[in-house]
Amino acid sequence: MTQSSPYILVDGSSYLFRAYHVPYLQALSTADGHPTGAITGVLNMLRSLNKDYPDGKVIMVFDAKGKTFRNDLYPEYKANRPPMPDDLRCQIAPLHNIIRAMGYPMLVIEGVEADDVIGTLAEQASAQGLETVISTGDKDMAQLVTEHVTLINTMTNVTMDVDGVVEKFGVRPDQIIDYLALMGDKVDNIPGVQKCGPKTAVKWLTEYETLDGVVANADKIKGKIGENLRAAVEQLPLSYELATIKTDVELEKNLADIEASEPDTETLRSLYEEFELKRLLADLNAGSVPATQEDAATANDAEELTPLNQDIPSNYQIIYREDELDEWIVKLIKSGCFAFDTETTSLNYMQAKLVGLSFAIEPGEAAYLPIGHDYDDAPEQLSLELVLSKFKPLLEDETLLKIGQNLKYDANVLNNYDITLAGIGFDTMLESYCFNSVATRHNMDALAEKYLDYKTVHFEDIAGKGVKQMTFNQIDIDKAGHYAAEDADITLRLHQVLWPKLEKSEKQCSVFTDIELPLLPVLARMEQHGVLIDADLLNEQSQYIATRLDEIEVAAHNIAGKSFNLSSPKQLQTILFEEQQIPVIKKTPKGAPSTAEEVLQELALDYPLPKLILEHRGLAKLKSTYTDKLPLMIDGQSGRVHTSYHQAVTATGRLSSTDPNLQNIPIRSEEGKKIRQAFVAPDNHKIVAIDYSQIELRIMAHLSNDPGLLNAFAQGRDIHQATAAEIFNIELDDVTNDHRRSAKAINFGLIYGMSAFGLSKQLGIPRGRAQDYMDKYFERYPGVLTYMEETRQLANEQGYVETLYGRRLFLPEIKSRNGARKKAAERAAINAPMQGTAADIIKKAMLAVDAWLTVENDPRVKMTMQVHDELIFEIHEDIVDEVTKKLVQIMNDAVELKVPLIAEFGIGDNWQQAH
DNA sequence: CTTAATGCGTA
DNA sequence: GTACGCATTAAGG
Repeated sequence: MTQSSPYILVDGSSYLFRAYHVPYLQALSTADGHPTGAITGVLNMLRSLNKDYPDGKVIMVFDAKGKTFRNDLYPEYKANRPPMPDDLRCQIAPLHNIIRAMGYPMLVIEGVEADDVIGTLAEQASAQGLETVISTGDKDMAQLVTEHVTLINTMTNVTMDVDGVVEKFGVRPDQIIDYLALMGDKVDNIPGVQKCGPKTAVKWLTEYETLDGVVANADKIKGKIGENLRAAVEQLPLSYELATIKTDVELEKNLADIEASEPDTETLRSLYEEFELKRLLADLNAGSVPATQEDAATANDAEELTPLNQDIPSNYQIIYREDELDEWIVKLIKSGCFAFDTETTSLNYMQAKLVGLSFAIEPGEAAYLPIGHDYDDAPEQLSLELVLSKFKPLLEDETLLKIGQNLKYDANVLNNYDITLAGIGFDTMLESYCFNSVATRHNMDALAEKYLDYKTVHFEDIAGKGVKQMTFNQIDIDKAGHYAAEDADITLRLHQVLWPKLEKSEKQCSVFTDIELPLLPVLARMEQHGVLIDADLLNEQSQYIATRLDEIEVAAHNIAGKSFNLSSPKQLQTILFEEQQIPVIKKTPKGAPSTAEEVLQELALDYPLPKLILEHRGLAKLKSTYTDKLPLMIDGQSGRVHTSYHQAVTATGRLSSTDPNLQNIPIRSEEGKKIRQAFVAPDNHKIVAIDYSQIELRIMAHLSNDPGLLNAFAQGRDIHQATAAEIFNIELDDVTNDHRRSAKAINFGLIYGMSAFGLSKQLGIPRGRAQDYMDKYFERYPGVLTYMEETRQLANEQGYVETLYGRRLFLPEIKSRNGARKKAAERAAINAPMQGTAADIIKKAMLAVDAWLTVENDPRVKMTMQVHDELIFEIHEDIVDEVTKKLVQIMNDAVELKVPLIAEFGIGDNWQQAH
């Protein structure tokens, strides 16, 4: 945020042309046929700009009719341009009228172009040291960028400062005119050097700085292109002049005298009515709501989006007849790429029955194909068999791209009908996640609100909620049809907004294209295959725990002298701290005496009751979460447990797992291990678990480039032992278990962005000692310290950090004035590149493993689970050794780091043994 | 019936 | 001190 409000100079003409060419805006017109797409586009852009810069002083600038000084310089200027189409021309006057009625100052100066007026105003602002933002879709304006002048393309929300210009064009803003002159411009008919494109222009300017420099050295340039340059020398000054935006246009008013006026709501209302601008009319009637500071803050994270998709008529069709279906199938095939969605009876993909399909090929052009609505007097629908037989080829066609929202679900459902979804082209959930993993939840309703400013029909709106909620097959087809068609429609529109955003960043795009999207079918296969659970073993364990819990309860009640609920912290407080008069060690944030684990641990040394409570808590949790629950989650059909892996949940890029969560199965306690024993291999198979050893520390070594750390890993040392030797300044062989434990705590702590305070607590040592350890660590591994400081700084500067592969994690709290929150965000900034890179790596490994499995096509090997740094397989015992060896190799070679990547394996009859 | 707070399982 | 999901209780409607 700049201190005084910036001037926002809007290149209205460039937006007008761009909006006119946006396909889905071209459909817009009033009922009597007056086109309004370009008007809508420009006004939407303006609305978004206002939201981004609530304090900005907006000045609208348009080209005037007729010739300009450039035509005097060069009669051929823009001679190749076709005349303005009538359906655009007729939108100009209404747009001007609306903008005037809105109260914006508007400049239309004859004899010069909008660019020149903007250049002049920007120059005036800069002279006064005022900030200026130029809103334009025209890249030529890059020549105006300075320390005080930035560009924003409000249609794509890309901003550009001096560094941005260098990044985008490869030359500085002050070289842009030279750059444009060299290249010339076909559309504007500006001559340049034949065959000189951006690459050549940048090359020359990098070497010779300016156009004059290039011309002076023209003799040195070899080949045909050198000849072309020499042939153009005469012309180049003219090209330069034509490409130069004026900054000294004579204006009637000075910048300071240009002021906005009050909106003329009556005129606006009549104009909005005349041109049927319903959304603006609604805004007007609601009283315009100023954008909040919070909105502005998120907008500045360079991730807020421009809703251009509003006010689009939607034409939703419900397909009942075979000829209608055939027509749609032709349309879908011709489209080459369509949005699609399934409607089913359940969120559980194993149990879900298909109720209908929906598609969209253009925004607003969508259809719903009902097949399984079975309420009383439901209209007759096409049969499932007919529909699937016609759709199977389309859905399995690699070359026919599908756009979906969470396509993994649809793929899983279709799999139940023997359809293997292929041509998974885009998934809007993953697009949103790769673009910004923390901005919203990535469900369709949230995305539509955020990115399209559109409120969708929610499932609850048509199905009801709570126990009375209907399943989709019970819902009235008309209602269901609108909902379903909208789903496909909105998915398509979201894709049209999100994809261009994602494409702006090559790295983010690559995370989507090379990691997340290909991982989708891999996860789908793992989910479908499921894991085998020994229910009898778990039930047995449940019984045992139940008995033990009863014993504990009786004992606890005896000590307390009364009956109470052991799992109620509140009742426990009363018993422990009031009735038993046990001293209060720690209080909860709200001031109540804490009964947290660590408190009870300490009290357990002196009192019997806390010890019982601890055991009770542990066992009760184990029983309810795992031993009772897991057997209930076995699918009746497959006899296995099918989790859901969520690909768009975590901020860092990890997967998460639910229903059940297979990523938090106990491992440490004895009782916990029993649960892993229940994850068994099928007959004649083994469970193989392969996990990455110290992956996050290895990544820290890679990212920090610290020689000591790199060396320790290169030599295959026990990293905690090596660290201990360094910190305590002793020989490797003299490292005791205690030393190693301390070093391990430091190593882990560093990954979490820990402070000396945290370390002291972890190790139970004084703060000063902890600080000494850390100082010593950083002294021995200075690269790590530098890396941490740089990461922190980077996070502060750009508001996000990146993984090795370009996954981006935004940290909105990094700008918080609340010290604690800011600190927490900084710790997250330290952790995210390491945790996130580890997530990227195992995802890449899963892709490599899956690729190999696909080639082998051997049903005796299945990848069944992922637990962050570990992959679990079921492998037939005949081939288990060789396959495991191969899998370890694939995981080791999944990526190349500056340190070796080591995967370790275990083989057993169950998951516990395999560890 | 939903939500927040607490506690605890994993990497 | 990072990142999650789930069970439970208690409070709000």
